[in-house]
Order: sequence, then structure tokens, then C-alpha cells
Amino acid sequence: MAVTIKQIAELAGVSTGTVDRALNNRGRVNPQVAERIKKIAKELNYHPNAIAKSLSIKRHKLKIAVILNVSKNRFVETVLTGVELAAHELHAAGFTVEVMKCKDFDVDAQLELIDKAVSEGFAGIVLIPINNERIKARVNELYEEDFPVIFLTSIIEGAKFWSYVGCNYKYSGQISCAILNQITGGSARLAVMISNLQMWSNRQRLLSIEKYMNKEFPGIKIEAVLELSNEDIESYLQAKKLLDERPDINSILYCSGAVDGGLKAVLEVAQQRPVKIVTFDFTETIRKAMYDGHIIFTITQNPNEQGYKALKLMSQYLMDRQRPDAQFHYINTEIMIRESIKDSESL
Amino acid sequence: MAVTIKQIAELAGVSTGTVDRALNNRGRVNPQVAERIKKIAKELNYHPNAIAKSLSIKRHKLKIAVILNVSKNRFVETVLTGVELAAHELHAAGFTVEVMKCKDFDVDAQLELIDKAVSEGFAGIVLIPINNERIKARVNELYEEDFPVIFLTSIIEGAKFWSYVGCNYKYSGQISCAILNQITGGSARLAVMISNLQMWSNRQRLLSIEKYMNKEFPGIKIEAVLELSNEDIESYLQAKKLLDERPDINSILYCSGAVDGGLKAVLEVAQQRPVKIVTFDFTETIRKAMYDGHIIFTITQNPNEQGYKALKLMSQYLMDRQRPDAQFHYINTEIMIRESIKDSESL
DNA sequence: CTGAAAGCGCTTACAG
DNA sequence: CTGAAAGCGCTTACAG
Repeated sequence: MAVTIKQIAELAGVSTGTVDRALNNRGRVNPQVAERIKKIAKELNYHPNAIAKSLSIKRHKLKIAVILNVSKNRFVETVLTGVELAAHELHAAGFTVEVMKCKDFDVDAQLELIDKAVSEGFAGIVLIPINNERIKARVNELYEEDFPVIFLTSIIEGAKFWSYVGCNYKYSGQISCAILNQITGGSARLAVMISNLQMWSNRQRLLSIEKYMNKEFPGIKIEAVLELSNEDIESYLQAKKLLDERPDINSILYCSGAVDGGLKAVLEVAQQRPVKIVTFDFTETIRKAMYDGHIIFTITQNPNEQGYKALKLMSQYLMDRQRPDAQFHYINTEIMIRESIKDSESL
Repeated sequence: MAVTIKQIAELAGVSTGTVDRALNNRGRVNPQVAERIKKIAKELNYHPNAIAKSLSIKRHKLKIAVILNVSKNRFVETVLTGVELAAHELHAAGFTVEVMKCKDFDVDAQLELIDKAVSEGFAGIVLIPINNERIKARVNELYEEDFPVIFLTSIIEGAKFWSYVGCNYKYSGQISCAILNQITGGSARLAVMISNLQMWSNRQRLLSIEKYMNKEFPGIKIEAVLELSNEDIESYLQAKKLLDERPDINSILYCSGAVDGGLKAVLEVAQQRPVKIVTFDFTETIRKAMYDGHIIFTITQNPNEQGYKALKLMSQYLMDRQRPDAQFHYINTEIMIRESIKDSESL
């Protein structure tokens, strides 16, 4: 059987409590003794039993806050599914998870929720951050206080944080270029439609697309980049206007899966003239359009897995009281085609 | 906090031991008392704490056998990675996992390993089964004895088993058709190359491809179906011969990712004439050919996740002493393009 | 700075 | 058929 702290305690001639304190750097132990204990643990190749750890930690009732924006955002809704699944599992290990919602881009509301979480004794925050200086400042403060914050889905540039869990925007952008290249035969007039470019995630993706398309697929010309409103009607009008004014555009990379309005306009235009469409994400609207054959490929970033992973990671931090090595935790980008839908439903 | 057996015991006026016996149908408890306990548990919406369960079960040292064939099969090697990861995690919960390897299609060897696992007191078997009557008979016996067997990757038709963990061959076949349709523009002369058709998995996939292609993409004609040897040189010669004899074939669905020989012949021919290639699985050879642009898409079935899931499922059976509802546990089929490679490496 | 003891929730010999 | 008790491995008040 595996090595236990009891064995280490016997070998070191101390109690298990002391071993625990030494191995977990809890202080209140003679440095020399700690040294000896650590050495023995290393020699024996000791690995703590995570299950026992969880069970034991139950008494302390650690609380985790998940702060996110949710105004009709279908993407975030799916993130929440994963959050809830993880919350359920973590419950057995003694964690309490509270989801705190605020409106999109409402900086004051997000700041308030952060302060609330801290003052109410939450042990860590999982955050879909608004890219804003005030929030950045607050997050940096927390970092200095050693308060764990995990950025989910997006980050604030220049901010200090424990981890990022989300999509690798660089590669998902490249994948979308390659797919578009395939279905257009390497030559097309392209419009890229994307959400709020204030968000790091959207800017990353756009940058990646522009750069990679130019370099690898020069036959595909980016004729227009449209920053869509987060609002359905507004984005519908924006997209409609562009496509009406530019009849030469014959392919679209729709990067704002969460916003239905613009997509509606795109699908309408596709009825009138041949347009190749590649989207991101997998919403109800996209699913339907794929079934009907209007969207050929969509690229998803597993939002529910992102929510799940972020919470699991936070629980690890809190249990081990230290951050893992990696700061960036990427979630797999997936390519879906009409036929993938049933496959994903059969899981 | 959540409901515990202690609370139930108090309400029912019995000891926790009795509650445990009643709730887990271990017998040795008055039926009426058991009834009452179950009723209380239901009313309180009791859910056992899986973590505590694991920890407690540690003393019993349950053993799980994983029996599979491994003669140079790159697919199975990846399955093993997942098996090992799960084995590592299960170790903390008191399970011991032993991997028993036998040669491809060696029925006697597989039977022997099954008997060995049973006689040596293993609690369950995860099996990549050979599609054979004698093995089927043995597996059915085990089923009658309530000995848990999980089929991994493939099944034996007509056999009785607890669960299947693997790919949904029907949908992965359909996905490959749709991809081929996209990259050929809907018209092609196709050769399908596939491994041993004695295996249920391969037969399923082929059936799905033939049926779906005919129905949805009539412009793509299946000109040849080649059953490849499992052996590199032999399969190389087979594929070479077909492609030399049939210069009209301009697209290939290569379904035997695990066998490199045939693929080598395919890639050689692709140097000489334009051939569109879609493969299954993601081996070193396929990775390289994708980088070089010779293979456009490959379809993977997450072999390591299959190994992982099968073992996790078995541990659940053994802990809960009952099988879950679902018999078929499908693992996600993924579409990969050249640009997906880096993304998957960044995980 | 250190140890003995209780506890997390569940399971199981053992004694009755 | 039933209960009291010990145990899985780790953590933490508490007392010293």
C-alpha cells in the first residue's frame, strides 16, 4: 500500500500532527524537524491521499464564489452547467459554491460582488472578468493578499492572477481559418463578425484570425471586420447593413455565437445568395442552422468543461493551499459538423 | 449540510451499521426496519458521500483486471494511457489495477487471462474482447454469476455484459462521410480501407459509412472496400496493389489508424496523383502526414478517455455494488485538422 | 514547538 | 437480526 503520514511519523519519531504541519508548511514546527520529515517523505515518495484530505477538510466548509455576467448570454449559460456539475461534486468534499451574477460590462456591479465575496469569508473567487482598470486594480490587490482568483473564459491584460481557464484563442482562431479555407476552396471574400473587442478573448481571436489568414491562406481576403453589439436587435441591424452594402462578401466567420441577432441576419442573407458560414460555439440557433444545412462547421470551446475545470482547480488550490505550476489551463477546441450533433447527444 | 447515515440512524432509532446494511441491500436486517430506513432516506433526499465511501472501502483492496491485446497496436497503446491515469487515481481509493496483455486475436490467451483474473480474486474485468464464440460463452457465464465485465472499445455480439465503453461507430462513420463530402466537393471515387472485419467495431463503422454515403452523398461512389491485415508489410502490399490497379480512385477513407503499413502506401500514392485522404485516429504517422498537408482531416475517438472512463465506471460498480442504468457509454468523437494539433498539445 | 484525541462519513468484522 | 467499535488517511482545536 501507499505511504501514509502515520508511517512517516513513526520513522521521524513524531506525531502525525507534526508531520502534517511540516509537510503542508503550516508553521509551528521546529525547522530542523520539518526538514527531517520532508526528507523522509521524499525518500518514501510520499503522496498525500486526496480522498482522505477531502473528507477531513469537510469540517471547514470552504466557500467559493463564481462571479459572472449573464444578460441573455447563451455562452455563459453553458459555462454555468459545468459550474453546477462541479459544485455538486465539490459539495461532498465540504465546499460550498455560490454563483453571483451581474450584468454585462457593469463594472460597479462586478466590483461590488468581489467585495461581497471577500467580506463574507469566501475562500476563493472564480471570475469572468470585465476588462477594466478598476477591476484590474482590485484583482491585483487580492493577488498581493494571496487571495486566490481564477479567471474564467477571459483575462484582464496586465492583471496578476492565479490561473486562467478557457479557450486557447490563438489556436481556435487558426482552426477556423483552416476550416474556412477547406470549404471555400481557398478563395473567398470574408467578413469577420465578432463581439465586444474590449474583451481580451475577442481581441485575441480576431488577431489570430487576421494574422493566420494572411500568412497561410492569402486567397481569402478579409473584407470587413464587424464588432457586433451584445444586443440582439442592434446586432441584427449591424450585420444586415454590412451584408446588404457588400454583396461581394461570400463567406462569414461568425465569432459571436452567444449573440443571436447578428446570426439571424447572416442566415437570412444566406437564403438569398451563396455564402459559406463558419461559426463559433454551439447554441440552439446554431444547432438548428446546422441541421438545416446553412452552417457547415462550428467551432466550440466546451464552455461547460471550462466552468467545471475552473471550479475543480479552485478546490485544489484551497485544499493544497498552493497554486499548481501552470497558469494557463486550456480547454480543448472542438470542430463540429452536422453529423457531430447526434454523436454529442449520444454521450 | 447534507444528510448523513447518522441522521437517518437517529430518526429510525437504529445504528448506523443497520442503516448501511439496509440502504445497500446487504441483507441481515429486518425487512420492515429496512423499509422504514429506506423511506426516511428517501424523504430526506439522502445521497451517500462518495468520498467517505471511497475512503472507507480502502481496507478491502479491490482488484480490477484490464485485459487487452497489444501487438504493435498504436490505438491500444493510447487506451492504456487512460487506463494508467485512472489506475493512479483509483489507487487512492484502495483499488489495485492490473493490466494483462495478450496477442491480437489469440483466443486461448484471452480465455486464460479471464480465468486467471477470476481465480486470483479480481473483483471485475475490463476487456477488449475478441469476437469469438468461446469467449462469448465464458463472458456469459460470468454475467450469470454476477461478475462485472465491461467491454472496452468493442463488443461481442449477442454476449451479455455490464457495459460498453467506446466510440459510437455509427455517428463517427457518418461524420467521416460528411467530412469527405466537404473536401471532395461532393463527388469522388472512394476506397474504404479498414481493419479486421471480424471485430464488431470495424463492421459497425463500415456499415455506417456505406449506408450513410449512399443515402446522403450519392455523388461519392464507394469503389472498393479493402480489409487490411493487422500486419504492417502485408497491409502495405494490399493497399499498394489496390491503388495501383485502380488509378480512378481519388479519395480514401482510411479507417485503420492503428495500422501504419497501409497508410504508408496511401501516402506514397498521394505523392503521385491527387488523392483526398481522411483518416481515423491520431497516431504519430498521421500527425506527421497532417503537418505535411497530406491528410486534411482525421477523426479521433479519444482512446485514452475510453480507457479512463471504463476503469472509473468499473470502480463505481464495485463501490456501489450495482450497475448504473446505461449500458452504452459513448466517448466523444472528435474532428481534427492540421491546426488542431497544436491546440491539443497546449492542453 | 509538540502530541493526543476527535472528527470528516461510511463500512465491516465481531460479539451478542 | 442488531449495535458498538474500529478503521480508511488526513486535519485541527486544544492542552501542554
